[in-house]
Amino acid sequence: MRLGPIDLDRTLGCGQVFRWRKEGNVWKGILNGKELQLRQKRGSVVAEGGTDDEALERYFRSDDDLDRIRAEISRDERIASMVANAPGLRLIRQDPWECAASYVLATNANIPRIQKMIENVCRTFGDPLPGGGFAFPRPDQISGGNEAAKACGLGFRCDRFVEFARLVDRGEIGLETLRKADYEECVRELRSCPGIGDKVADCVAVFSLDHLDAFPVDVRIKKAMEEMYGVCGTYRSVNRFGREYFGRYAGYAQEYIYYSFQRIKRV
DNA sequence: AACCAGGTCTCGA
DNA sequence: TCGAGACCTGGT
Repeated sequence: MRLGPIDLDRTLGCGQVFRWRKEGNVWKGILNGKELQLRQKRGSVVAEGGTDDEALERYFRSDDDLDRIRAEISRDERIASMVANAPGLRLIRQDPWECAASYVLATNANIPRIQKMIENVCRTFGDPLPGGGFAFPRPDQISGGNEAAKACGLGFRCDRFVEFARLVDRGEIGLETLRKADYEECVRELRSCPGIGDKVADCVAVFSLDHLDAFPVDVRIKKAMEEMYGVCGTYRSVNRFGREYFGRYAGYAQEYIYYSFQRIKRV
């Protein structure tokens, strides 16, 4: 199995996925409904658990030529230094449904709270797993659970979350088919779903549907883009600049910027 | 104790 | 198409 180059701490801890936890030097998570433990082994990863190598390679996008991508998005010294300072940071290929549902919950909340909401949802609706964890629930497990969802602390996201699950359950949106669509069509379709606007659509596109040219703009990226390039304004204007400036791997650029700004305190 | 968080929705101009 | 407000809740 070839998973390198990869840095587990950066890749799993940068905020693109919400369910992985680090205990000691072991990352614990769930992949394809199976509990899994990952350890950093130099530039690569050692896995324990019932998941096949093929699934791991797919999940960690081992088909991406990271060196090439890092070189290609290093359009100026500023982004180049961010790339240089975060070796092994990779995008992850998430499950589209889990990704979309998670980011519907991620609106206007901080990461610790997002993680809590998602765990509540998994405990409430998901299948219990042998190791004591819970799988991320399928749409049909959520679609009838309005009352149960209200006990998950989702706030105003609750109705959107359940409505979105129903939409997917009824087959009115085919997430997987959007993988083959172009970026514009992909985000247009996603945006027609309850709880999914510009930002979430871009996240789902880049984190789960292989649209690496998507460029999600959240408040942190918005600040970063203004500081780095003097770009501000509407979502569409910042998004368009990022896509044009960084090109086909704009999504990777976005993640390196997001990661680089995570610990910076504004003075 | 305020302020803010990987935004979306609605409405009016 | 754009800007302004409202919006649950809990971290920091």
